[in-house]
Amino acid sequence: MFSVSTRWLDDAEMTAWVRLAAVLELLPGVLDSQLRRDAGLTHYEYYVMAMLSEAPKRTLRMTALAQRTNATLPRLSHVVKRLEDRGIVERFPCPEDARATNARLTAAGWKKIRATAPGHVETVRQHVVDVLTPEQIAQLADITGAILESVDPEGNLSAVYRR
Amino acid sequence: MFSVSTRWLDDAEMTAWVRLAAVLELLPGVLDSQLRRDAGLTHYEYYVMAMLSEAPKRTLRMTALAQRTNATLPRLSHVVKRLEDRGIVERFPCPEDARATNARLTAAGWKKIRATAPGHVETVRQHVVDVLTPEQIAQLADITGAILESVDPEGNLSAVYRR
DNA sequence: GCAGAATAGTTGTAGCTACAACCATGTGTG
DNA sequence: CACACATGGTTGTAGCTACAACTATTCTGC
Repeated sequence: MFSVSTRWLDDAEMTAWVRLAAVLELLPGVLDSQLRRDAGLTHYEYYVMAMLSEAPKRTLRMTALAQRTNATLPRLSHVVKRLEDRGIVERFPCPEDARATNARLTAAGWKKIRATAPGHVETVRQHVVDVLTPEQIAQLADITGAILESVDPEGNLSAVYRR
Repeated sequence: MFSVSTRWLDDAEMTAWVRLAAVLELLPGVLDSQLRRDAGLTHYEYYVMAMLSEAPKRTLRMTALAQRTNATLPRLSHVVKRLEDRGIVERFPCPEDARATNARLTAAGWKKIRATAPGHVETVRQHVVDVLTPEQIAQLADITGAILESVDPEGNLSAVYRR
């Protein structure tokens, strides 16, 4: 905090950081627009659906879902309520723990994400995967892995990205 | 859109993408918290100040500032109004074009960003730069450069990241 | 077996962003 | 030189997220 001298970034570091910051700023918007336009979904809503679709019985407890999607519980609660109103997910009390609520992808929700996924993957290809060489794909996995270790030390999202 | 078969991601591609998505999700929050806690600033507000501080006379037209910070004009207008209320920037009509408005960093704003920058750089070091090797820094610059070419084809942000 | 703490969720509210509507100035064309 | 159109910016509003407050179960120690 009160360090005498700041270790400023050198040219190479600055270039990498500024570009990463630009990606951080632009890429989410691109993904969001595509999903909103083609499916009427937020990127976050899509992620909620994706996490549910991969879970056993397409069901997860709210807490687990919040962790996997890196959201606070209030945020998830609001989002799930809206998805419920649209018939995409349904909520029911957890049999094992009366405090808990389960969220389950409905048949309509499952159908919707199956219809939406190809376009989303195509967008990811177009802007990320297909503009990189196989070596760069591997490098990117290592680099983001290192960043995640420092940004997510408790491994809250590790269930998602550790493969 | 109606492609017969989707080109799904293979394992290596999926790993890289999922991790990048996690970084996209987590890193902005980390940067935002540090700035909010230590300086009472949004990451976006910080970026507005940073762009102004690097401009000649610490002054930019609203449109130029919006482009450099990748914001819509309405968003910038609201943010600048709040920064103006806090004495961090000031607005005045552009002499050359009566339609335009200039935003200038005040002395207090300049002082504030100089005080804030070291902590911000330290955070960037801690979570990005210092967890990577010099080779990885170079790789990251290339990778993000390639992504930006596809995500920002008109080069709206290129004034910022092209170095 | 019961008081206190921890856990799981929901609801209310304030603040920020996107979108649309709007006003004012500048530019081009006949 | 007048009209249409483009450009630069502000304001209003709806929707989403963060934070705080609250309720309802479950666990823990004595």
